[in-house]
Amino acid sequence: MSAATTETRPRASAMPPDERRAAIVAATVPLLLEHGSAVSTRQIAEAAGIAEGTIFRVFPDKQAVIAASVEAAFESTWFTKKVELIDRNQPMEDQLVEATRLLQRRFSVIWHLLPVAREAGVLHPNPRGPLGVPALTELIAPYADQLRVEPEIAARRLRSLALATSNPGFEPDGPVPAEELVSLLLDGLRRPTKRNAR
Amino acid sequence: MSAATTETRPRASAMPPDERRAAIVAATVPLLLEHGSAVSTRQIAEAAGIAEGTIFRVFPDKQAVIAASVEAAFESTWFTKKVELIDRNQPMEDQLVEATRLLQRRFSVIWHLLPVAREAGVLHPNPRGPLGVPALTELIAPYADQLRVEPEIAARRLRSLALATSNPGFEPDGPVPAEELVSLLLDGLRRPTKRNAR
Amino acid sequence: MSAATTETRPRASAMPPDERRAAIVAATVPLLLEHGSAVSTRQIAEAAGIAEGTIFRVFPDKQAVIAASVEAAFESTWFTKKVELIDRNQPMEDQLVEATRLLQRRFSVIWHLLPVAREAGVLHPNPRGPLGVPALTELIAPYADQLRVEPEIAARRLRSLALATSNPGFEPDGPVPAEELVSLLLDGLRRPTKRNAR
Amino acid sequence: MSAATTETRPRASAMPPDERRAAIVAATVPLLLEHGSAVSTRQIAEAAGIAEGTIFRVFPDKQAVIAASVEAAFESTWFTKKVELIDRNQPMEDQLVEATRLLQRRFSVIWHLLPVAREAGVLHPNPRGPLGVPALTELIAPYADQLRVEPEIAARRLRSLALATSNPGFEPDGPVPAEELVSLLLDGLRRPTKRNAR
DNA sequence: GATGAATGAGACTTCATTCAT
DNA sequence: GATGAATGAAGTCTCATTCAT
Repeated sequence: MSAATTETRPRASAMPPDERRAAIVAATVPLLLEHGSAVSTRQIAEAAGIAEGTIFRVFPDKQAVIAASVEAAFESTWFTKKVELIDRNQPMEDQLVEATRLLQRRFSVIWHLLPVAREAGVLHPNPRGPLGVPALTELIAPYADQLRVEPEIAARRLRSLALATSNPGFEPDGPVPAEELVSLLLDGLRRPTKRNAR
Repeated sequence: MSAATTETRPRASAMPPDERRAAIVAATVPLLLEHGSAVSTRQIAEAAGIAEGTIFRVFPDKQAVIAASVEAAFESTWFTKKVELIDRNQPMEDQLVEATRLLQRRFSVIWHLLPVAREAGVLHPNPRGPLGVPALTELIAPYADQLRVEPEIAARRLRSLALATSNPGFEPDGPVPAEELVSLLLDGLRRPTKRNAR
Repeated sequence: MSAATTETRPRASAMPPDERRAAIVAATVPLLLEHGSAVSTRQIAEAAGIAEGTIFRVFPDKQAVIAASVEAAFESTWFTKKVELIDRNQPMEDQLVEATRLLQRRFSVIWHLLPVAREAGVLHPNPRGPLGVPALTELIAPYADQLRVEPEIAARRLRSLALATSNPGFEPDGPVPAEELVSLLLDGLRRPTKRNAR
Repeated sequence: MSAATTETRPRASAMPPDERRAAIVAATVPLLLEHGSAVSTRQIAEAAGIAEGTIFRVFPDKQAVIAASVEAAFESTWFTKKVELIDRNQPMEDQLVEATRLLQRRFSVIWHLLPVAREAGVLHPNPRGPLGVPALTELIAPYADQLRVEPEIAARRLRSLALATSNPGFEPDGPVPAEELVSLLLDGLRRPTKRNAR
């Protein structure tokens, strides 16, 4: 905190620009979660173990660092891979529950970055079906005939439910159980009557 | 545009502190929507048509201005009143659709303020049922026997659905129609089969 | 501390300007001792139980308030009166000891105000013999033939000794006993030898 | 004169933090003498020929700058060295006169800084014998048997005399001659009588 | 005559960015 | 290529002073 400390950092080894960029992004993402877009470049430099000036050799300005970091955090590669690993031999419900849990984990990160993304002007690199909708759609597709909407719509609704219920500000009792969300998604909250008993 | 211009502002009429506070809050809310908690006090003063120093006569610091503004924006009075005006002679579905539209309108504002609220430490003084949940619960209560969960839970799920689908970042095609959300809430997305036909 | 408190002060009764000035000065002196010339007019107004604006009805600006307060604090009336009350039937040494104690009490106040006086430009309204020198001179005068310097010089030396040894910053063990100072003043620190035994 | 002028300053040469700190301190001391602790950081920066921001790279805040400057000004190295150079073959009186002159020179600076030190919380890290008392004690020690008090006490009394009589506010006729102070210190102001003639 | 809300200059401090080493 | 000292604009907040009530 004190500006008076002056320990000399061991000179960081030279790095190709792409690697350096990646290292900076990796250090920035957690800081964005903690401080929003108000991170200072000094904090970033410290977290990355480099000098402030080094940031500007590979990024034109701070906004570019944030944009790259947000984009990296939004990258759905991780989520896509995880969804692909879900055992397709289970009943649809169970597959969806697993997917929902993955969504919830993911959204606890994304939640903080959405406004940051907005400020940094990173709005939706791929506007259609971002953030894992394709992977979910593919998971749901085999059961399309059991649903009364397109699989992609179902995927988006599930994602929305997971998103909304992952916000700690709105669900202070902790995240809503995934099973409950899937049940709501598929069957709603209406009590089955004789006329529509299952 | 130049910071060197020094036109003297016409002296603002004196105001009791409470009114002044309210005026500042009124000017601040839209700025929060646009800039998040990064609004500068200069912007606030300009928007309120007063001198920067005047802000600090009625608020101890900027954080207090933001906190008051967020709290004002979260105030559910407006929403509560509107919900009470919903015609209770309609079928439950129609009442819920109207309520959902109100929620969606409301959330397009709240959406941007949630992270701001977090930074300002205004996290939900009454964690149970904030932001209109009581009004919704009361609307749903008469139909409790038609639902398989408590009315309050149903209210919270509806609110979550409305919240998630009100985020322009996630639904680039525009808001999801309220009818669709109510249908999802009550009956889910599963296609009715012979066994559970209605 | 918070600027948000808004209790209305009972309107202070009207006062002739001279009285008002005196009241403000009385409230200011202790604040000067605590904060130096960095007192704020708000502090002064609060201490005097009046509004800030009222200060400027009887003083042209803050510096004038400080100047008047310093001058009031330097006023040696109190000291002069006390010195006049010293019993002249005692031996000179004892009279000087009493006067020294008065000086020491006085200087613990003056010490803080000297630099304030400088900043406020109140340098020595009566440059010759300020701060009690006349009273001391008069006390010493009857014994002029016992001294090898003019009574006024002796008075000034005594005052200097009292001043220097009243500074808590320099004498952390507490003030030097008045007897010791008088002994130093009269006889010095040299050990009497046979040749100059008394 | 106008605050709107924005001439770019030639970039100051880079400096290791310790040197920069020293440079800032060197520029600050005279400003403290002139303005007390009310110096502004802008004045300091201008006097040091650097940007205001540069100050805060090496000091956490303004108070730290003042504390360091006061401490530097109180450093008795200079005085100690000068005292050591006094020719010990002279009579004690002459040695003391030389030392007194050094003290007087020194105190014309210290006098203004004492209250500043107080505000900055730099009150004498080593309360016993600060500010040259050790050097004076050593000077006096060889003549201990000629004095009726410990050498350290004599040293402190001499320092006090020099301090008090160095204050321009109290001695408007200029500093009291060092010879006079030494004479007072050793022999007092009492006229020698037959009984105690020398 | 007194009030206290309003002012706006200016204080201290932080920060993104530049650039000599 | 990396460093980190230096910059100066901009931010938050304080303050002496003015003035309508």
